[in-house]
Amino acid sequence: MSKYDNIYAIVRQIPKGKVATYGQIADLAHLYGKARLVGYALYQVDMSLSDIPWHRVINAKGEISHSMQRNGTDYKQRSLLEEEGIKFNSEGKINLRDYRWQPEDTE
DNA sequence: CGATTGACATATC
DNA sequence: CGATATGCCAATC
Repeated sequence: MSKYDNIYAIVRQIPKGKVATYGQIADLAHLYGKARLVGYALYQVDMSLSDIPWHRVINAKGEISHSMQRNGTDYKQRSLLEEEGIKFNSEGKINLRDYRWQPEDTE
């Protein structure tokens, strides 16, 4: 079992049509303040597995993080999210206010 | 093994 | 709001 296993588990638990931020995942994975690890973990998962809805994980700005390494795969993420029913505003950002995943549904 | 970088976040200016 | 700075940790060079 790897340290990232909990991260994978959490990401997998994100319901369809919802999104979570790296900070949120990090928090749930007991890695508060280490959001970078979440992104790093997902980065590898994407390369290795395909069972993780990595596309439902975005940054705190409600935007999709770009990366030269992905070299264009970022648009694919947006397409997947749109298929989930998530809408983007004019700036290509997501309304975290409505789409933000609430694990405990307590808010 | 030291240095650099990277899907981030939060605070400050 | 954007640019800059710092923390945090792992992988890659």
